[in-house]
Amino acid sequence: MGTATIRDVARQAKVSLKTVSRVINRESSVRDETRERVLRAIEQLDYRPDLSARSLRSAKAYAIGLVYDNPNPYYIIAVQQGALAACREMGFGLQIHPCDSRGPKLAEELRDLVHRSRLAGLVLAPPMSERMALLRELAAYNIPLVRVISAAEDPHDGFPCVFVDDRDAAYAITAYLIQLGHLRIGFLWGGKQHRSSPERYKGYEKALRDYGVPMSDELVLEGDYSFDDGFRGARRLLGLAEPPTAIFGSNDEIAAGVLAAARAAGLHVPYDLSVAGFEDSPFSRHSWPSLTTSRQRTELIAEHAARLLIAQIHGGDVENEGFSPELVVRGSTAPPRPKA
Amino acid sequence: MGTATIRDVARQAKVSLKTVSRVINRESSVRDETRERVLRAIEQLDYRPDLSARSLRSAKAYAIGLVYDNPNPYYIIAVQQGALAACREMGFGLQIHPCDSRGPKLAEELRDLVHRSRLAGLVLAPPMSERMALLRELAAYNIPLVRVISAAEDPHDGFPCVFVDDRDAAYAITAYLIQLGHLRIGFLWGGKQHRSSPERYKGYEKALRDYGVPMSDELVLEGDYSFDDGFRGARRLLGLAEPPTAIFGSNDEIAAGVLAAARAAGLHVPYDLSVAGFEDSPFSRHSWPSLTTSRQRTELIAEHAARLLIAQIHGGDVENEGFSPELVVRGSTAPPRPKA
DNA sequence: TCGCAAATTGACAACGTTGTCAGCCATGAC
DNA sequence: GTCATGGCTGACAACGTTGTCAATTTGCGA
Repeated sequence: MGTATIRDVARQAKVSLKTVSRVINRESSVRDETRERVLRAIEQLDYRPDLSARSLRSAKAYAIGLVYDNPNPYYIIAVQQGALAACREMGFGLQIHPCDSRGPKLAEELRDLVHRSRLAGLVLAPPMSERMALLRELAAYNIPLVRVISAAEDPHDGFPCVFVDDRDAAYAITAYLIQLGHLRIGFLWGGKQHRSSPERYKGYEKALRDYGVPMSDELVLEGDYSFDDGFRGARRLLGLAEPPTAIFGSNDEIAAGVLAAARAAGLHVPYDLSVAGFEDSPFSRHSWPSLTTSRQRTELIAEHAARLLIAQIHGGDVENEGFSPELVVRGSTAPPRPKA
Repeated sequence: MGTATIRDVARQAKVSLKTVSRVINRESSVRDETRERVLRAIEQLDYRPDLSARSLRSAKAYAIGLVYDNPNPYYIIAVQQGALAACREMGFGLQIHPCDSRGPKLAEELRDLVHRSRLAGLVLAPPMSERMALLRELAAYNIPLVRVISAAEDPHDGFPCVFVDDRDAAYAITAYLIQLGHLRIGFLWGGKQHRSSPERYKGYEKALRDYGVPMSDELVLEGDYSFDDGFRGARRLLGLAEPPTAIFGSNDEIAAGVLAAARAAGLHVPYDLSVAGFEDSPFSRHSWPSLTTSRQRTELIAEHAARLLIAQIHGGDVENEGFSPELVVRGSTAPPRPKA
């Protein structure tokens, strides 16, 4: 039993190829009775249209690409799930494309991908989504794209996007720590190549300013979105003459490193030190104590991005949209221990 | 600049379409000088063959599918990376397909996927890879497949596979705990729908028997590959009249739950309780203390599976291959505290 | 009943590639 | 000089689908 083609369906339903095509593509102007017959034939033969032939002929594409370079499995899986949900709903395929965001020929690489695999467009995850030069190159190639980016507001830069207000979320976490009574709050940066890093820092900074908490350069350390940098950073902060009573790590992995460093230093979290993360990864629930963090609806965001891309391809009007993360309070934060 | 087709290349190189095709496909019987000319034209026009047209015409496929239903992001990402590495090397595409392993129409779903997207075959991750009924259905549809499975030895059941010796690895972990001096070792099962679970249990059991350590039913609890079941299971074990001095969780997530339960019970790991996991996920490095576990080269295994599948499609002889995990000793295990 | 527009249907070409097969040319043996 | 050989090349059809456009049918008012 070779797989059935549109030809077999046409023969069985006693109509022309084109009519079957019309039924499949839900074009109007097919008589109900004819449509019924064709649908029955499709059912009987278990026919499915061939995507290759379809996109070859129609010059439309039935798949989109998901481009990322992010070492965080939780994030990636969530993005994939979200994008897939949108794709399945719209009858699209999804082609994943992990890549090196610092590769010199990234634009060409992506163009080849789109061309060879006949992709209708790309969803770009950070940090690719924030490289204006790359975006311009892709636009020059006429590749439709939607970005997932970190921004306090709609960037209005002409490239459609779904944006996440990292700044606001970081503000909320910092404000929460201040309200608990913390006055010396350490901040550990994420990777500089991610726009979310400065955004999160700005939120931290603004909260301190708004609440009149003195800033201190020694409490802010640069680093990467990694456990190791969290560990190292925390060790340095805890070694200060006047160490912080709370540390805000720019993501959960950093915060995990902070937890480890605190334990290594014999400190009891949250009583000797409060720790906050960012992301609400499963780790933040499974660590001990579980982490106060900021929940990003990554899956929803990615789904929305994919939906936006498909709408754009279909020629619809595309409205950027913002998502605000939400504070999640767990066991790793508490009021500071009163000074002896 | 519309993307170049084989036609443009032919014109530029002043040869026929077919000759260009020959050059692209590395067929012999093209004069060196002609080949040069064609290659130059390809270079100049930046031509890339269109995969849709190619697979449409040649009835060969240039992509494979990766089928999984596994809630563990670390595992999935590793599998994806491995499969992608093989695909890129061989000029194949990869289509990911997360699905519900208990879905009633899974075989039909996968057949449609293969058919619609013209996939050359499927790599099946656990637990799909262990459902004989599913395998037989797919075979009846003539879908080439390679499985990643848990087995102590080549299953010789006619379905090609890459197998991982979970039993042996669990034996190694248990033996290590026994050598440290533990005589009461708790065991927390993973999900029954995964064949790796009984395999790991068998390794545990065999080690106890070989070393003459008495078995005890109360030390063995069923559950799922989850943090919560690890937490609950550990709480029950620690509440026994004679609690275990070590607990072996069937994966790192379970072990993470055990760590949390131990901490909640005021126990100090590893001095009051040794904990071992399985998988060497990043969590096992980042927890405190870091976990003794078993390293599976998931990425390599998946890469090998994809390579095997592609070789099979090309008609090559296919040899199953086994991978042995490796014991990784970290801070969560120590000799038991001497009885007071 | 006829005429005409609208609704419905079908014939055919085309998308970009590769398989088939035939043709050309140089070579070397007779 | 003829003929077979083998290396190289090209013309053409075909893969399964949809776009174009023309043909046919239907519905309906006159």
